[in-house]
Amino acid sequence: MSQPRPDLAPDPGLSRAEMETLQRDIADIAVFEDDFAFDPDALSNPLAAAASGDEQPIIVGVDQSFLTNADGEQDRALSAVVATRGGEVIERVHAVTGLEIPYIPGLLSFREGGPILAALEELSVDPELILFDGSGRIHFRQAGIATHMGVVRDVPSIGVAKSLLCGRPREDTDDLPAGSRVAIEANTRVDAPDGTLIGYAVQTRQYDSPNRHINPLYVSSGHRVGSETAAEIVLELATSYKLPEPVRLADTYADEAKREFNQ
DNA sequence: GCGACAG
DNA sequence: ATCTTGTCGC
Repeated sequence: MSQPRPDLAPDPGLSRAEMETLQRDIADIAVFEDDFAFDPDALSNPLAAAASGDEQPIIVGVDQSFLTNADGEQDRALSAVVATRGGEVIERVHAVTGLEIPYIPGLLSFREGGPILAALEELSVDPELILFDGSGRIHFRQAGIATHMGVVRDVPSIGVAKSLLCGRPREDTDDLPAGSRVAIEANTRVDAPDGTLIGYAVQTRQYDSPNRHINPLYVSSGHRVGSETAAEIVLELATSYKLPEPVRLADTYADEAKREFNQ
C-alpha cells in the first residue's frame, strides 16, 4: 500500500540533474492504474447517485495565476484550489508563495509544486481526486505535475493539459467529435518503450458544423488513476464547458483571487 | 547544429 | 502563464 511521500516534494533548489532523477523516482512509485474507492461512472449524474444512496467523492481542481512585481516581473505564484462534491463547490482556498525558478518545460512541478502543496494544506476537507492543469504521465520522464503532486500526497490525480508536451497521437486529432478520444503513445522523447500508452487526447466539446474547431484536452493519469478512467472522468466532469468543472472553477478562482490581490 | 518544449 | 475589446461565426 502506498503512502504520502512529503520527502519527495519538489525542491526548487535541486540541480537540473537532481530534478530529473527525482522525477524518475516519482514515476517508479506512481501507480498508473485505478486505485480508489468511489465509482467513476456515477460522477455524471450526482442526483441519480444520491437517490441510490451513493456518496459522491470530493473532487478538487487546482490552477495557478501569477503575481507581478513592481518591476513587472512574475515573482509570486497564486495557487487556487476548489473542492467540489456532487457538482457543488464546498470549499475554496488559495496560497501565494514566491517563485524560485523560471518555467522550464518538463520541470513545471519544481516551479509550481510549492504553491500548490501550500494551498492544499489550507484545505479542511480531504480530496479523493485532484485534477491539475498540466500533464501527468504525458511527460518526458512520466512524472508531470499531476503525477508529482499525486505521489507526494498519495491521492488519486489526473493531469489535464491544453497542449501536448510530448508523445504522439495514434490518429489525427483535428476536429474530433465531442465525447471521443485518441490515444497518446510514447515517442522517442518519452522515457518509455516507443508506443506505450501514456494518455489521451480528449474532446469534451465540439462545434456543430463548418469552419471552426475546438482543440482537444490532453489527459493523462497522475497517480492511482488509469489512462482510460482518467479520460472517462474528464468527459463526465466537463458538463458545460471544455474544461472539467473543478479545473474551470479553479481557473476562474485563480484570476479572482489575483484581482483582489492587485486591487 | 537544429528542433521541441505543460504553465 | 500574461498583456486585453471587440468581434467573427454559430
